[in-house]
Parts: sequence; structure tokens; C-alpha cells
Amino acid sequence: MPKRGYHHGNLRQALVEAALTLIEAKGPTGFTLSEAAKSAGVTPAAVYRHFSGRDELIAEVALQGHRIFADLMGFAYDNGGPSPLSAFESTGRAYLAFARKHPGHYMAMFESGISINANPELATAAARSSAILERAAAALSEQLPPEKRPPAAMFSAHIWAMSHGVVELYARGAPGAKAPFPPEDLLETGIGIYLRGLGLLPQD
Amino acid sequence: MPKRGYHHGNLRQALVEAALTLIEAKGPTGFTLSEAAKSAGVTPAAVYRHFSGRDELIAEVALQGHRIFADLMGFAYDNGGPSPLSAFESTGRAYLAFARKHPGHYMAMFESGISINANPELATAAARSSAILERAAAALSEQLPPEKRPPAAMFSAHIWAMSHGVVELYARGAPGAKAPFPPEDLLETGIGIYLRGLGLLPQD
DNA sequence: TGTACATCAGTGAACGCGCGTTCACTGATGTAC
DNA sequence: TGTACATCAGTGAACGCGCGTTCACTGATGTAC
Repeated sequence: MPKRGYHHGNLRQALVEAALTLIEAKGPTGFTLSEAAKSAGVTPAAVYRHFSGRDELIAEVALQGHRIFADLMGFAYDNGGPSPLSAFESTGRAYLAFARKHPGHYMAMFESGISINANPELATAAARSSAILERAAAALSEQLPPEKRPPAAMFSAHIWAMSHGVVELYARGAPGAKAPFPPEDLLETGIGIYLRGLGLLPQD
Repeated sequence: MPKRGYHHGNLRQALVEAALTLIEAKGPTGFTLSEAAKSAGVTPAAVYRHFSGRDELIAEVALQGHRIFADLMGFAYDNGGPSPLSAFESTGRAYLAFARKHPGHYMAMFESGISINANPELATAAARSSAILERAAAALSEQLPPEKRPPAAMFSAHIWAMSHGVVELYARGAPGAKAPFPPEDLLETGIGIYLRGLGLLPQD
């Protein structure tokens, strides 16, 4: 209900969005509370009406990020087609799509140094993200005979690691190497090869 | 030859090591030039006798890191046993071992936001790191019939991404999830499954 | 071996800056009557 | 509809801090003669 509020009209969310833009532009560590306040058109002190400090602002960005992330992956899974395999692949694509479309959120979630336990809400939201990927992995691995089935947590950790690695190394402008291939292709082929290794895709 | 030098005796390297310790302790962004100077027992201004500023110090740490990294992986490759497969796996283990044993270097190289092109020496050293992993991948993929052979750059990018992802997500105290498995196991199994997907390991 | 000099690594004081945070305040909004 | 009051979001000035960087200097080391 607080669509347009008191003086500013929803300053809290305006600060979150300002933080997001700043984090996208300068990384999670280039982000400052003062600048976020300024770009929301407000004195730094005003921030303290809504957040206990800088860290809580970042944590809120990360929280919203995890919720969007979980929603996107959940949607991709639910609408990913008839088979566990297609649902799983759809979920994987949603991972990279999220990192691309929400770089500020992604950075706040995974590169800001914010502890997942800064905040019980944040811990819950982060657990939900993991659970969705893990569910997709578990459903898919049920296609395998039990004795060849990897633990779902390990399966999903592999996928998460490769996805995160692709994002960090090849979907940013910055470090490691210049992207030798489009990140989407890299991730898609990488996961494809991995799934073939599990016996979930035909050995062509 | 400059074992013990003028006043301090090799302040340059002492600063690099102080930076390393600080980066390990507080991350690449918590690192400050002043603190590095202090912990080397020297005034901040003294740093400017050896580096043009903060960024050049970090770049030097990253440079030394890339050299160690390339040496370790190169050694692991050369001594990795008789087959391309065992050499490749040895190289992969060296990756994680480096990240574990040299966390400060690893952070300076991949998490400090330093541009690989800050410095031609750095660019060269980084290229050498990539080349070694790529060579291991290329040699291994020659075991495959040409038409099933992935481009070596893609192969090695997959491996790099998974390795980096495991390091970032599961070999640090911080973010994503609490490690569900030891990072070494995670990486070893992940790469194993991937190689099986390529047909480089038997489909057991 | 001894003296005069040049070098240059490190000093110490100072700078301007933007940071996060605090505090007493002010003034627009919402509420009671 | 109109007035009196309470609320509380945002202000503005101030704080102490540590940062990176500069500068003229000093004093130990190395070199020439």
C-alpha cells in the first residue's frame, strides 16, 4: 500500500534501486551509502530511517536478488517442458539469464562479501535458490538407475560451480581471459557434456 | 643479488608479501597501501620509491601469482604421468592446490578487479597460465577422433570455469552455500563426469 | 686507509577527500476532535 | 470544514577516520680519488 508515501514516496525502494545501479557500475565495493543517498536525491542521514547502515542496504539488495533469482529459476523449471531434462536445461539457462539481466543483484549476492547469515530472511531466500536448482537436479537424476545416481547436492553443486565460473570469468568485461566463446554457448555446451557424462544425454 | 639491500633490504618484495597477507585476511578491496606499508615497517610514502601507487602494487602481486600458477600447472602437467589423461588431471588438481595455498595471489589475480592489461608483463603471464591449461586440454582431446573433438579453447574454458566456480563458491568461507562436499572432491568428480561426457573416460 | 662527495631509500608532516555515522532540528503529512 | 496536535521522514551541520598521494628533507650507503 505505500505506493506514494510520505515525503519522498518509498525512499526505501528508491535506495535499493540506486544501490543496484551503483553496484552495476562500480562493483559491490565501489558502492557507497553516501552516493546511493545522493542519487536517490536525499541526504546520507536519511538512509538511516530505513536501514541500520551500509551493510543492511547491501543485504536488502542481495535479498531481493535471491527472490528474483529463485522465482526465475522456479518459473523456468515449471515451464521448462515435459521432461526432467528439458526442465533442468531451462533452469540452467535461467541462471545465466539472471546474471545477465540483473548484474547488480548478482554481484550483491555473490561478490559483495555479504554473509548469507547476515539476516535470517536472506538465509531463507538463499536456501530457496539452492533448493530449486537442487530439485531440478534431483528430478533429472531420477532418470538414472539408483546405483549410478550422484547425490543431488553434488550434482547441483557442479552445475552451480560451472555456471558461476562462466559468469565470473567470461560474462564480465574484466579479468581472466577475453571470452573465447559467448558465455551462453560455453555454459550450454559445458552442461551438455557434463550431462552426457552422467548418462543423461545420449553419447552421440 | 639484492639479498640485503640499502636501508630496508628489499622493501619491494617485503611490500608484496605484506600486501599478500593483507589481501588474504581482508580481501582484495580491504587491502590498503598504507596498511601494507605499515606492516612492512615503513612509511606509506616509501612505497612510492618502488611502485607508482596502489594499483601497481596489486598488479605486482597478481603478476607473481600468475607466474607461480603457470609454474605449478606446468610442473603438474609435465610430471603428471604417462598419459594425456593423467597429465590433465594432475593439472586440474594443481589449479585447486594453487587457489588453496596461495589465496592472496588468487584473489589478486581474479577478484581484485585489476585489468589483465594493466601491464604488458601481467598480460604475458596471464596468457601463459591460460596456454598451459589449454595445452593440457588439447593434448587430451587428441585422444578423440577429430570429428568428436571439441575446440581446445572451449574445453579448457569449461574446465577453468568449473574450477573457478568451485573455488569461489565452495573453497571459501563466505558466500553461496556451505560446502556440501570437500572442494577437492567436488572438482574431481565434476571434471570426471565432464571427461566421461567427452568420451575421454569410460562410461562405467 | 682516509676523506669528500653523490646517490637515493626512507622520513615525517601535510594535503584534500569522501567515507559512515550521530544529532538536534524542521516541516510536511495524517489524525482527533 | 477547520483547527490543534502528534508523528516521523528527511535535513544539515558536524564528527573522527583512514585513505592515497605530494613534498622538501635526512641520513645511511656506495663510490671516486
